[in-house]
Amino acid sequence: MERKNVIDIERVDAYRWRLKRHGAMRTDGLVFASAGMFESIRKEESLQQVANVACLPGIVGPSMAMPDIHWGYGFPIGGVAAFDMDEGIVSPGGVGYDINCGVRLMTSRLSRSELGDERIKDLVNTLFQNIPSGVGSSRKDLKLSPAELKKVLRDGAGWALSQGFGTPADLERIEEGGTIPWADPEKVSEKALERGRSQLGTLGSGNHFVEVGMVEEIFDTEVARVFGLFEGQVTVFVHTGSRGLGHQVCDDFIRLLLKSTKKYGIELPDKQLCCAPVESAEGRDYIAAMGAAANFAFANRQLITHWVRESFESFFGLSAERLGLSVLYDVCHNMAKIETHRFEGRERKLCVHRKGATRAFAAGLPQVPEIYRQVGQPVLIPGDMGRCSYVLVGTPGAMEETFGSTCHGAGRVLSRHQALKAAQGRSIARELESHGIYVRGATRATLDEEMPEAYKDVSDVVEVVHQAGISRKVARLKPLGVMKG
DNA sequence: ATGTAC
Repeated sequence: MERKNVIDIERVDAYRWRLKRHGAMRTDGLVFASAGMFESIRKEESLQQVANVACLPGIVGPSMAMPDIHWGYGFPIGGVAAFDMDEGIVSPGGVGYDINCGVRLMTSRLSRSELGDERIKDLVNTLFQNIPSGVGSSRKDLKLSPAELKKVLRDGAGWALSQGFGTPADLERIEEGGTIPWADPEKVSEKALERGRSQLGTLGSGNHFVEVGMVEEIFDTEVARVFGLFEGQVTVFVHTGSRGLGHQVCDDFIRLLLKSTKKYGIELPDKQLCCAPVESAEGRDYIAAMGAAANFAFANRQLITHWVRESFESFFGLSAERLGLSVLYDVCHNMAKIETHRFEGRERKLCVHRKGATRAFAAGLPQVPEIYRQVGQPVLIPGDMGRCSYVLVGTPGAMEETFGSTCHGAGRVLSRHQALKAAQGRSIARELESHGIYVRGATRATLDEEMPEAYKDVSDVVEVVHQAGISRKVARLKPLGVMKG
């Protein structure tokens, strides 16, 4: 007979739920959610995953989950966990298959009134022509030599710049400046390199997208001003990651770390949590390869930015200066990083895993670009294609409680399979068009799987992190036209 | 997320 662990849950306050340490757990679990959201979360497998992560060696602070939590490989998506450098581990399952999946937001000098309804369709179609999308998509015009690909893996968005794609101002507005310095392309397998070679500059599939939208409401005028946001402004979101290359890196290291888990005598409640000590040879190799895959993703978003700009310029017949498509910021959603945090009164160097979670550093920190340092790091939270998205800002609350982390999106409520079923006999594209949103997907199935009702309402998710003080609302954006991979 | 299992 299979028996599930009974998790002892305590409501801390309106937005926090503690999973009390028991059994093999080395620390508590902490879930950020409203009472309404927690009703469904408490029945999910993902809650057990929060408890499982708490069993890993060297965990510092609680095993955390953001309100967009849902089931993932080993670690929950929406999970945040920090580990001690000496006693702790690094785990590919704590990062996810799409290494440095992330989003970038561009702002423009265009206002909504300059973009008629009919033109949005044509604009999305133009983007579709210029940016390859879908599973296995590739760019015939950008097949890199093995040596050039290694430069991409070493320099990230910096490589894209060296090739004429973008400006120095872009780099400044990317997490880590668009280049993970500890990346080592030599730790990436031949198979991963081969998969990535023709995929740079492609969108991919699933929840990846390019979205033309507008700023609908400003909540914080001072921060919005620093971020360059104004009501009615046309914006562009780019959501993509490291494609087949990152997927292969994850696959390779799960295979390897399954062995090192045994080698280092680590006991796991779930094999999918396979890991290695942070400072072991295997752990270091994974971190170096993950960094290389992250750089591929940074370069990918930078190239797509370039083609978005080109598409806008040709479509509107306006100059780059007039369009003013500038990068507001670019965040990682799936990463593990070595960071120094103040914890229980002392500075500690930690390996912070964010899987479907966003770094949300507060004002004053050196990692926040100088242009934003007085207010804090921009936090970009895309919602589903039918509702809205948010720009938030990092807070001291996040530094104190979540190792400078917050949510990353809406979070699924329906599995892909369930969504396909729910979409039967309907046209998701037509339903969205009746709400004034033009969507075009690589396949019909993509739109069905990504239907708005497959996701939680991102406004509910954002409200939780705002009220809990681990980031603060700056603006809400509304989608106008979406290109789905 | 993903040459959606080699």
